[in-house]
Amino acid sequence: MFQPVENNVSFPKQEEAILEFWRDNNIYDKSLAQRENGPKYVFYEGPPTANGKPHPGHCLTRAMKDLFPRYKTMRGFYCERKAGWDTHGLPVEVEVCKEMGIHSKEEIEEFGIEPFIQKCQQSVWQYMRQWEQLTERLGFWVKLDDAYVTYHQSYVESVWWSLKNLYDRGLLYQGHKIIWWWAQGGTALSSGEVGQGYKTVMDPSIFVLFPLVDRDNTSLLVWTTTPWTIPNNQFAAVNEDIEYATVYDPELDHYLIFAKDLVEQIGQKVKRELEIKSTCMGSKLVGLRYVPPFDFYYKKLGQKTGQLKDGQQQFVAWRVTSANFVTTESGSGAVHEAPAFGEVDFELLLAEQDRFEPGQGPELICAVAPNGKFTDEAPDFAGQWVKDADKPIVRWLKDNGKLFFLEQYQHEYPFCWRADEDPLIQYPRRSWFVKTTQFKDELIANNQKINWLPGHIKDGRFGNFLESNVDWALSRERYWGTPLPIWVCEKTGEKEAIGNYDELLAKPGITGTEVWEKAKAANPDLPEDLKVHKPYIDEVTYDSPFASGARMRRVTEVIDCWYDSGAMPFAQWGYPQEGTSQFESQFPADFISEAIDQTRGWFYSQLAISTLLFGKDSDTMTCEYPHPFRNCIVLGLMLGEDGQKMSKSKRNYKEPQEIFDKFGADALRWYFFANQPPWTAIRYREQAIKESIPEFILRLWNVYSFFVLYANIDGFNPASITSPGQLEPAVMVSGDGFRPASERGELDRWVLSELQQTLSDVIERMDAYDNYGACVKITAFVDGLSNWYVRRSRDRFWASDKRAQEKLDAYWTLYECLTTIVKIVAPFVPFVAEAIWQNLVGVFEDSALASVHLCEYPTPAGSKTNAQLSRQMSLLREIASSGRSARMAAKLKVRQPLSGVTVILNDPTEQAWLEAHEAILMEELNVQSVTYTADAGEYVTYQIVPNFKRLGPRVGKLMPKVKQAFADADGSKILEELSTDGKTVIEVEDEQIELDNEDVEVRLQANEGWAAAQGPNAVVVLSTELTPELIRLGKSRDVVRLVQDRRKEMDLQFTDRIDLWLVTDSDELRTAIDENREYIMKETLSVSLNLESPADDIEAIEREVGEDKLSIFIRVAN
RNA sequence: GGGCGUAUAGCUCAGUUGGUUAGAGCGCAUCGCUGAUAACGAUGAGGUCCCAAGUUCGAAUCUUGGUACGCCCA
Repeated sequence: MFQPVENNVSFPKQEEAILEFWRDNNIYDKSLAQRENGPKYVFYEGPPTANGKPHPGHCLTRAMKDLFPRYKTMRGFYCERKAGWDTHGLPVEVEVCKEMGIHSKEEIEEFGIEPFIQKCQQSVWQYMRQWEQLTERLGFWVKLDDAYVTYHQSYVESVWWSLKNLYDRGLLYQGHKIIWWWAQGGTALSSGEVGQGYKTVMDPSIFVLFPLVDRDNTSLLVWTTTPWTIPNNQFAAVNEDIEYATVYDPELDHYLIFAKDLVEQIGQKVKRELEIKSTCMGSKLVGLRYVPPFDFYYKKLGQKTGQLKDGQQQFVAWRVTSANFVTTESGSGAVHEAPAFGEVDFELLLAEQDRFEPGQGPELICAVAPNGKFTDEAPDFAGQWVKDADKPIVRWLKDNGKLFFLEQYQHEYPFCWRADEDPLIQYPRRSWFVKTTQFKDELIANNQKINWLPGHIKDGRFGNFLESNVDWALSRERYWGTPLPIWVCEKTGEKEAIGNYDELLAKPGITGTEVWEKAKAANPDLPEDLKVHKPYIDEVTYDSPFASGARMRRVTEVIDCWYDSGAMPFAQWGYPQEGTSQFESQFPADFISEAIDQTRGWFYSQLAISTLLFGKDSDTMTCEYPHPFRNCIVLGLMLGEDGQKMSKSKRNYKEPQEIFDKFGADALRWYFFANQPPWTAIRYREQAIKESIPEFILRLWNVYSFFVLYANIDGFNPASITSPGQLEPAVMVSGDGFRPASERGELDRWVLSELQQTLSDVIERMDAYDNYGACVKITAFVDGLSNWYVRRSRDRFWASDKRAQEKLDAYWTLYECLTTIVKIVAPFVPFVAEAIWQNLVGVFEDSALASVHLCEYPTPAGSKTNAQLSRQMSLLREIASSGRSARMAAKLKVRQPLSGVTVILNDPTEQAWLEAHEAILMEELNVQSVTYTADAGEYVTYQIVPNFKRLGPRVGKLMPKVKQAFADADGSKILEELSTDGKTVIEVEDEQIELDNEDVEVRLQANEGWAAAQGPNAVVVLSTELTPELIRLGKSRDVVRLVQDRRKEMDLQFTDRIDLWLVTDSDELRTAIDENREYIMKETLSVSLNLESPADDIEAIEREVGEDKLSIFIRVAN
């Protein structure tokens, strides 16, 4: 006996119970343990940050991260899944600041770094419980209690080890970086923060004269929108490929050089004719020297030269250079360059420096202090806030005849997101870099070996990003992060990197560790891990090996938290201090998956660190490509209900918990997996999630509950199977009443064939990481199982002989289908699969596997697939469908029997098979006969159409004419020839084209005047003539339906036998009933049928059959 | 401004290497079933495949240009 299936199953409730079962029985651990000797399948968890609530987007990534490991585990692989948490970084600091109502670094330092760090460490876990709950509730199997945490000492030390490695190999260096700087607050802003603060403002746009040194009375006309940067001018940039003009300005009596395309436009601005004297390409201007408007630096360095790498001497600055970012869309086609205050300008400086011998090129000049005010290096403006200096600088230019033209222009400019009156400026800061550019080719080569899904990521977004690789700006002037493990000699400035805490403690003359010890003593709850963080680690100093008496002090910076997460492949194990064997066996990963925003985040940081550390030149281990991951599914962005970005304030999405409570995790998972390829943007719509229940989960469930219902009635019990284990088809042989599929009926063989085909399709799709394709196959199978197999098999389940072999066949077939399909869907919808499995194997007690997730994925048995049968059945279903269509068109309801249908097949190959199965069609279409005819000119017109795919390449340009010739030809005649000779010839433009059967496709067109319908392969014609007998038979079916209705109203058991009275005044109806008494009694389980009113007092109900009234009396028979 | 992606039915989305009748689900309409019933089934209506040009015998599919939207970066 199976557990009866409740009528109203609550999937969410059922899921909760299953979670409990998994927990109590350690199913996840067992699923791992039994695969321990299997081949490894390595999965990396990209660590989320638990300092914010999880949202629906995280459900998608977590569902995806669960699917493939579960699948691979069932396929026999050993797949450990270690959870992880990303804990460092600015977002955490910002969260804590918000809580405390502070904002600037000054305020943090006032509050104290020590308590601040402690708050950060606590804040990280604020939402951890919610994250863990979501993870578990979604059915994401991952080892939460063994998670790696980026602030843990062992993790930090792993990161240090890698940084020391890079430093010792000369791959970690200090340089400048231009960042968006909030001068008033003294801090850099992250790009996200900058993006929040854009406002539309008016700024001056000025055209300035840069007099050329070697050309008399001639100036380059240079454009800028930030006058305050002009005192820091170092270059002027033109585009080599733009044409420039030398024009004469009569008013100034002076020659100007700027882009030729802009001559008219600029002439209009100054309202005078500028006459072009000569033109040249920008490349001819490169190298010309000019005199900058201000001489703060020029007076010292204007004549300084340096040695180029090619041996020549060149002036270090105030030259025309070329830059391809210069355009003629605005300005003059010549741009003022102040490398200190613009990222592209700075890159231009780096490019210039690179042309010179080391130390010979231009230095960065910067006359602005971090507070945003001019320094004494620009004495005219010293102490002025740069933005306030715009006006006096423009006035000075004007007074000194350097200003050609001034206008205001409107543009977007970033302001501080917290102090929205404060404009940000681009500003150079000292920063630490990882020399990734040195490994650009290796990065690209490594990327080529990674299997990206979708494929365009490889050479698209990710590949492009690698092509334009710049050195990784690693350091952050912040507090809560992995401290950069570099100590500097206070006297000489010599540096060294430290690889772990013990190495530090072993240094001579070590002091400062007591600061941590005191803090710990005062507050024993402090996690030990904090001792490797600021401020404690900063207190630790030691004797300098570079100068006697000097001390080594740590640099103040922490590192980019992306480096933390990118170091995860080794740092999760604490490698190399510990976990060597784990690391080596779990590197590289077979599979990772995150959303597309990780392209420049975790995908890159992992690839970069891994390539630098484990690439060809490394002195640690080396590893064949691809690493650190082989397959990566890049998920699309998740959108809210309205198709917009999800936003808390707009409330355009439902909390995941609400979805779990209403519809369950399976519904959400199936929606993610089955509705679209995972890399498209996914709309998170409650309605769509809800729909996955009737579309798939409930449909599967209904088949299962149908099975249980009847199996219990008939006492079907598979318990006779010896050693059921995981119930592979092979063990079912021992079951009571089991006979091999080959001996069963066609329908059984058909559904088992479809099952095997589905299985091998799903395996093929899943091995290609195509979950969507797999789900399409699964859905189609479950639909066929429910709407064809079960429906067509009902008779057998209802048959009264419980031991009839055909009935047992049906049970064994459906049992095999169900036990197999739940294994197939287990990785997708683990809960409902488990629920079904447990009941289906419940009869075995302990001799079957307790959980479907401990089973192996079924192995496809090719011998059971039968392509021919599959084709035949599909043709049969098509004919049934066309027949119904014809009935609809003729307005003849299915309950009304008809005398027959005539079927005309395009291709008669399967006719014999179909004839053997006419009973099915008779029942489906409620007709008394099915006839096939080949000679059906009466009903249909034969159309022949060329097989374009085949003929196209052969006849080429003649194709349209061939098509026409086909249309003009007599279809039936050509078919005749083809069927007798196997070939025919048509003539097109004097060419004889020989055709064989393959070159021609036949289409049947139903003729007008018949109740007919056509499908791709057949036409079905109804005989619509109704005899009185047929009409009466139709009425008897109406009667059956009314009786069944009444039975249900009376809440009868569906095995209850009844006595039935049917009373009517209509002779016609009475005759109909009397004629079909046996049929009515059989269908309604009546032991007696009377046409007179009962003697006993039995409640009657009045119904109508057509026009006639009918009274129905029912009594349960004993 | 640059890179990448997307655009197909009222809605959400599929559409394999170019092949002439472009599919599914939901919704809608009509009908059916009423012993699988928070159901279910059938049938149908609904499409200038974003626009334009090109390549081709043939384009939703390839190329170019444009438009709109999204993401990333400036």
